[in-house]
Amino acid sequence: MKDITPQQNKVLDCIKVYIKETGFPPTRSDICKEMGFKSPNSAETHLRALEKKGFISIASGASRGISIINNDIKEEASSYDSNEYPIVGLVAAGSPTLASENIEKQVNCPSNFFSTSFDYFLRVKGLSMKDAGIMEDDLIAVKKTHDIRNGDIVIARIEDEVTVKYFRKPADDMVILEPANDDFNDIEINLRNEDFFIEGKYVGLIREN
Amino acid sequence: MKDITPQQNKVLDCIKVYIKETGFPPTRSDICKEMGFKSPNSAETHLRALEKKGFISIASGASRGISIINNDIKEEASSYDSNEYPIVGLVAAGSPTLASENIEKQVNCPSNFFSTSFDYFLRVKGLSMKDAGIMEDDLIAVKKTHDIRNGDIVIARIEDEVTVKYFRKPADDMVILEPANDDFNDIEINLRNEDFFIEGKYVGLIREN
DNA sequence: TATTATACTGTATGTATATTCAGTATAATA
DNA sequence: TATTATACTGAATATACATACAGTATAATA
Repeated sequence: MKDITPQQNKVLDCIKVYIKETGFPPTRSDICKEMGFKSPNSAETHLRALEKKGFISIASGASRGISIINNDIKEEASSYDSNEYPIVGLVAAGSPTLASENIEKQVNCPSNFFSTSFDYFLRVKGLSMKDAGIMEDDLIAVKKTHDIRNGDIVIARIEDEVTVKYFRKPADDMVILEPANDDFNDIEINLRNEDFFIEGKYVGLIREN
Repeated sequence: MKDITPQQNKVLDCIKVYIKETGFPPTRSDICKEMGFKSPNSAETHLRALEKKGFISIASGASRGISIINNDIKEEASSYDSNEYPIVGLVAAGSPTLASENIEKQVNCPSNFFSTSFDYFLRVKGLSMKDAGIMEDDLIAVKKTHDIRNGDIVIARIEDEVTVKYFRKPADDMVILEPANDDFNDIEINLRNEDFFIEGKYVGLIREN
């Protein structure tokens, strides 16, 4: 990335501000108004310079076809890299986990919040994982994956019930789900008889008090 | 906000996806391509319906003048409202909590992440609050305050040691700090003899696995 | 010294785009 | 039953917009 000139930086800023305020990029004419230019070509040449230097991209032929290219590592990694993640509440039996009727609300969270990426939050019911520090109403960050190892905490579905437990697979056709609470018993699943599905893996936890 | 129809929802989604992918909103014609419409007026009427129902705003006369209106309270308050919060690690005896030598790193977190605002994260050492679901190496969100009630979990400093415990004040000159783990004993503090200071209150927790 | 990049004004133009008008059809509401 | 909302096709048009071309001027390179 080449160096930006002060004037080009002003134009770039003015584009960013315009997008933030209106929700869509400016036209050449809009930039002229903001910057005090009297010719649309003043904006045009600045845009071409910014494109050449890699700060923006310009969609050919399209009106308002300017988009900001974000190369700033710091910025990319944090400030503007927040995403909405759904909180999945009580999962209705038989319905897909992320069906809209199960989504309690969406929360804003940096996508790199946990070292492992994740797909959604699950609100914990019950105390079967108490000794692992997972309490009722905690939010578990779940990564949708089938790459599970012995000892991982998994979010699994047995028949129509969703549960959070330690995972262990002592044989090819058998899975044991172990709670972290002496008041609960291990769940043994015979993969040949029972409908068993791994929704994902526990990668993090959030609790609000 | 009135109810959105399934078809209008599809159009709204398609606009959001377009913006996410290109950086600028679609034209009527673009929406037609995405949705399979054959007349630009199909897009137009959907846009007007979405505008009427408060999901988007349309800038008159401007090309691509669509902007998404975000009525989701959580999102509005947070999207760009992320802040850096320090993680306080091992607190050196006698030094101020937030002194730079104690700061492990800074993490990016929306400032309204927990319902209560907070000032920093503290990395938990030991298992004295295990039964409250607070485990070793968890990050506790701490709000600097002296407004503490019986039963709150506090971050307190006794002489030169920082500890996290349940707070109870049975008399004016006495404070009892209770662990949430049978292996630990209550700590009784005589406020007349001992150097006791409340750093803040526990308002939330984050764990990474 | 010639060349290139920056930083503009001013005019012109094809087309990209919003937007209106005229229809057709179905389902929901009053 | 009349009315309104939804969900489209199809055509027409004024204008919003990108973009090229012709200049002027200054400062920085090669």
